[in-house]
Amino acid sequence: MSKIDKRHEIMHAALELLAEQGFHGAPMAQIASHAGVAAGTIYCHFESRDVLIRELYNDIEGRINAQIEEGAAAGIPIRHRFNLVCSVLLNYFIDHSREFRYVEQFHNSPYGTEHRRDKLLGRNGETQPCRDLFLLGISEGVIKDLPLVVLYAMTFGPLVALARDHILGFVVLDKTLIERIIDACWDGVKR
Amino acid sequence: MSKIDKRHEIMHAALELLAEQGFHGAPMAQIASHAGVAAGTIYCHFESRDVLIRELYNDIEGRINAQIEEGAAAGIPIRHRFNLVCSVLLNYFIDHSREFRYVEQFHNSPYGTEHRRDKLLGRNGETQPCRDLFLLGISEGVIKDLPLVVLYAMTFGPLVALARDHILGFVVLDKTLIERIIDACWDGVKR
DNA sequence: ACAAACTGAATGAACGTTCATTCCTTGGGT
DNA sequence: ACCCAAGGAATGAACGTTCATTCAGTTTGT
Repeated sequence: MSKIDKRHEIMHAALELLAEQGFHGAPMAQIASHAGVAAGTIYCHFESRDVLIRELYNDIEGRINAQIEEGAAAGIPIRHRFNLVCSVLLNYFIDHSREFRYVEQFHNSPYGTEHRRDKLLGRNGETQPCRDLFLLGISEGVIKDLPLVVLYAMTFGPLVALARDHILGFVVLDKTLIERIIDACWDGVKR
Repeated sequence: MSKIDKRHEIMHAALELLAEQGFHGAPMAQIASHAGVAAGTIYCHFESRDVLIRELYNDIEGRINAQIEEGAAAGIPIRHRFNLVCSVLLNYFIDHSREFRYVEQFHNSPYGTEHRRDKLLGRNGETQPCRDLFLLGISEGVIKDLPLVVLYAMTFGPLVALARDHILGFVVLDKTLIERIIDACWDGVKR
């Protein structure tokens, strides 16, 4: 097995165990054994546990952003871009509950607070589809002139809560219900 | 100092440190020293760390439920009741940030996996002011005919997210902003 | 004087990380 | 074809640290 394969095995095992058992319930030794690898091997690929956890998060975030940008044709109306972002996000979490649980835990930990601070302040030059979307909507007078954090909360608060409810079996989100939910979110942010 | 006082000191210190530093960032020794007590003393009052954490949670949950029911009046128009419930909830979270953070962390940990969801709103047999509010609104055609879980998510998703953001310092929720946020939430659920 | 409450050093388990050693691949020399 | 040295990758036992918990001894209240 090549080096890159081992790295992949380690990340796969780490995602599974950290999502399932919590960030403090999955020792490195367990991650290693699930990856079919010795404890020390993880340190050939990741400097530390923290680095592994952060890289795993960036990996997931990258995949989500990729999906969002995949369907993001330039120049389509704001309302449609909003729809796209929301449905990609919700569907991604529904289809990838392990990633969802991982991301939720990440955000609810010191890692996430630090990460979020950077994101909100628009540090690193990455593309931030949602940020751009909301800023454009405000300047065009289509979206309520509220702080960005509030618009994020109005949109992702419900979506994240519902993804969790769906995963826990409290509601079944089918295609039409998802559409109605996104419409309702739009009602919340639109002017 | 009496035995009951020491117990209270321990719970106070535990709430503060566990909320501030996370469930895994506050050793028993630190809780003890903040309570002005020796490490062993905690075990005169609580069988184990887990028991302390769980009792603390039950304590807070009781206080939150009391506070919410206090603000829930009947007979006034739906729009006003919605406003009342939302602002009581949001203000409670803002005014009791330690309790809020503790409860959030509890729910986001193995402890809370069983408890998991909207216990805050009195899910089972308990009084359910929000449930009644939404059901009435739907039957009167004032609120969107969506599943209750979705309406909960549309309302409390943003509020909880913003309470966290406020506490973390990402946004400052003053009186007028809170009003605008609740209006936006209403836009999300109203027909 | 007795019991209950309290103390805090000692205990041992759990865990992330390290590093001396072994394994494996590669390619140059014969 | 075969051998062998080189060095990167992988190993896993051992280390050092952190912590919850214990308990023999001390203080406090009655």
